[in-house]
Amino acid sequence: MPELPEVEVLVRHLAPRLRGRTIRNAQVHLGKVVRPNAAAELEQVLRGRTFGEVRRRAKYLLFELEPAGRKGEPVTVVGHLGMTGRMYLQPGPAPLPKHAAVSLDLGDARFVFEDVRRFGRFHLDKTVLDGLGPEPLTDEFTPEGLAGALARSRQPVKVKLLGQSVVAGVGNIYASEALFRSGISPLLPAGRLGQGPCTRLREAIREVLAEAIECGSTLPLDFAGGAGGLFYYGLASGGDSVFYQERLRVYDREGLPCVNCATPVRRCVQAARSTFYCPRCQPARSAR
DNA sequence: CACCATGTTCCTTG
DNA sequence: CCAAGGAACATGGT
Repeated sequence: MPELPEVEVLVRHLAPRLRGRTIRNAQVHLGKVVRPNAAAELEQVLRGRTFGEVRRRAKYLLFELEPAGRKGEPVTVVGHLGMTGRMYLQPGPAPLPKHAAVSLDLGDARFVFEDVRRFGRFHLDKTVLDGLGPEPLTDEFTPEGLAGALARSRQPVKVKLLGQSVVAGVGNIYASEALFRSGISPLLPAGRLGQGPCTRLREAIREVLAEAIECGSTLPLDFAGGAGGLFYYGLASGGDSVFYQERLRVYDREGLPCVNCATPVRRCVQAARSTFYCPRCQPARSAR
């Protein structure tokens, strides 16, 4: 369920529910997700700790945990949902889901991280945050900075955006959406974007992400339920799909008319990921 | 069986 | 050292 907006909405949901609660017991069910740290070690470090702030950086969730006793330092658990991860609180007696990766006993409730595809993470290694670019919704993300980061790259601009070093948190869906809104071809070499297009692209990235967060925040969420597909095409149900269709203008619309000019939307593959774009609204020669 | 899927990391090559 | 390309990871849906 990732991409920055989904993670942001999840963090806002979890932060007030976790703050101040103590971990009575921690269990790692899928050792792979804790990576550099042994499962037993993580379980031991977490036991007895109390949740402090829960924050987001790019698509990562950061859980600050106060030490159990008076001695010891706070630690930060770095979580990532990968492609299919979910995190939520469930009533204590509820059964663990089939693909539970980590569960934390909080007394009258349980924090669960489940992940069918096991691409997600839950560990103490903060080095994964090292190469990340600026947060797109802060003032650190400037038009000039974006232009500078794209300059001298011959990689297609869409591939460059997915790299996380130019700007953090833009995933496959919103990369296509932002390029569409700014009228820039995803195939264009990044270094060929002038300051004008970079400024438009920055605005579009911020708009697309902010709208998605807004959308998610205004809907009742049920992270403990079965179908938490709030943000995803084909998974949205009932009233959700109305929001969804209005928000995504090109993603997964291959062959359907462009919402601006009715030209059929095209799909191509870049860096082994699907890209969607309108060949007319996003001309390959949009250098200026 | 084939192909597709919201993401990151590691390895190779230039 | 860096940029870029591709495979790998693992499972489920259509």
